[in-house]
Amino acid sequence: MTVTVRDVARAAGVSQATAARVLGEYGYASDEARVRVHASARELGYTPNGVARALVSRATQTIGLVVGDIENPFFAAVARGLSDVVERQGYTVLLANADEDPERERRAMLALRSRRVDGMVVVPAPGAAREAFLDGPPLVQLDRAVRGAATDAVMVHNAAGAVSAVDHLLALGHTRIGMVTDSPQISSSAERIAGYRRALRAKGLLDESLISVGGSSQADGLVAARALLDRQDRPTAIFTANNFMTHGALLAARELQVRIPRDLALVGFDDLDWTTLVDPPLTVISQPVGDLGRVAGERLLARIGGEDGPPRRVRLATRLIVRGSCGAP
Amino acid sequence: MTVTVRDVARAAGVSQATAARVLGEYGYASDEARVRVHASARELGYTPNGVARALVSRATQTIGLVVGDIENPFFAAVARGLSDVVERQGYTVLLANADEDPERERRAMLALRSRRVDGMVVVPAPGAAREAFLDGPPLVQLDRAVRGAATDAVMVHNAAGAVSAVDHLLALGHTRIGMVTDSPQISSSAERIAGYRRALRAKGLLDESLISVGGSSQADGLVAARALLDRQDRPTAIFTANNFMTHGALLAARELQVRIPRDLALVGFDDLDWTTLVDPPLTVISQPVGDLGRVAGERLLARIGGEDGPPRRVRLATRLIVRGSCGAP
DNA sequence: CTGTTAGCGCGTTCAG
DNA sequence: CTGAACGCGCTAACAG
Repeated sequence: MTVTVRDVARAAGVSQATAARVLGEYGYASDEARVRVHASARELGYTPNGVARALVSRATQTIGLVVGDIENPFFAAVARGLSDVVERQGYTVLLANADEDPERERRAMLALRSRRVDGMVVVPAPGAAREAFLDGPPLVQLDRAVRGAATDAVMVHNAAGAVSAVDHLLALGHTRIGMVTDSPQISSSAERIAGYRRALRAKGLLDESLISVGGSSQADGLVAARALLDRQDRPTAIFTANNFMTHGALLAARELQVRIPRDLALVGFDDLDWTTLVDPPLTVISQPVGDLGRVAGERLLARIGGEDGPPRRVRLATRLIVRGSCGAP
Repeated sequence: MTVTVRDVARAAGVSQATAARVLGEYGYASDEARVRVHASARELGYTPNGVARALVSRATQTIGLVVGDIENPFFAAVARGLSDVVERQGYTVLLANADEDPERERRAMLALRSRRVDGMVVVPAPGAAREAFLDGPPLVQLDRAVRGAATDAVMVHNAAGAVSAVDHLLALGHTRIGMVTDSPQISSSAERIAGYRRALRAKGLLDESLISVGGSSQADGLVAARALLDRQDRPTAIFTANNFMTHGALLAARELQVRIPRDLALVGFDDLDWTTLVDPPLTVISQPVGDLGRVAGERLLARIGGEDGPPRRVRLATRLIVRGSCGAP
């Protein structure tokens, strides 16, 4: 049913090798042979068999992407950025969701590896074992990096971003600033927590009981935020470590009838479509999410292209966007 | 560098065929051979080569997904649903963004086809040619269907959904109801427009000038909504055909200082995370987005499994969720 | 139950 | 510039 190089070769009256040369665009071929091969290829409806090609060339022109959950807008934007960069070079991306679970992640990476992806970018799940990152095709970690996994990695300046969030709140006169975060097993979250601590300690205002740790979902964010807001001495401001926590905090505030910004100032990490749609619009630490994916793609392509040398870590800058959730801008 | 079946066979002291049989889990093998092969496989760190396997078995265990833009939450949810269903059967999904452009879509489908995906689900771009859907591996269209492309398709009851939206507005006493939609070249949009027309015509209230057509982005939604709201005789209610249009309408209303629900009632097609976060929360026609992906995956797997018969079209139900954007609920 | 022998479709020497 | 011949890693008969 599928038409092969041999088929078009026969139809064009040349050898299989010659046909392969013109179809694969390598090696010599007379102009005459060239046109005849192309003609019969079109006529027969030839589609190159990437599988066979991959088997011999040892390159699938495919790169794997392992994220927590593609429904998370953060991961979706990463996927888009990555996809844009690699598709331009003829690559396609194989997607896998790991649900922030190390075991599922391990299996996903195995599946991709056995499909012989030319490289992969993964957003490590909390608690991922570094062994998983040791061998295999070129790999770049994104957003987070597991200790001891010496691969390329692209992340944002998490600590600095957190510091700028807290400093903003400090400048506004807040002295009781809480934080809602997911697991510090996630390196980016750990760094954001570290930044939060550093900024507060510098003013002698650090209170560990104001850090509320939850899981990696919206519902977890709600629970963690509620724990912080549902107490007598609740903070007058909170910093949420990612979009789920921000969403959860908004829900908790509504539930407890805590008004933003009057009763509570809020700055969230990561910007989203709807942050300008809510009232008040949210002040956030915005991160270049698409760029994370794009840069990861570029690093990966460089490695696939043979770039050598020690693991490279690249950090992208975040930016404080002041809107209304900490008072009139 | 990579270890092959032959390598483990040698190490285990059996023939390549025997090793292949136990590793591939097919055919006979004595328990003794079995354990020895597994032992040396683990020892050498054998990873099956899916490419070679695919070449001979003519199955890549891979399915392609072509969407407009994975950053659109609608497509992301579809991807997730699809991925969940097919991964359970050992498949992985190859992702491609077509940006609602028929030409990019065509190229994406070609790329997937040449990678020999076992099947693909595609959300056809507006203006896609039916020829693109004729041959190739099993294909299911999702959300929309191109005329004359006789493939399986899974969609929602678009017209009925639109009717229930308009009826809701009608019941509230509105007589000038506008619509903001993207291109009617998209079959789901066309159906939603048809539903809108039908409901209004039944009451003798149809006014074609109240239909504002835009493109497939948020910015387009803003422009189209603005056109409708920025006129003397603006409608007292609008129905937005998808999440981008809804977002755009909200922006336009704010820009023109049109207050919801006081000055304008709004019901949008498709529910989103943030619709309960805005004030007022949005009344919407919710569609089972994850199910669209899941059902598409099931249909595809059935076809891949050899299911025969004429193209099947399945329609999923939508649901009106009344919140606050048409007045107190 | 096991080993031998063929390919799957294509890229790649190496003589002509 | 072209064709013959081999092999990528694996599955699939088919004898033993």
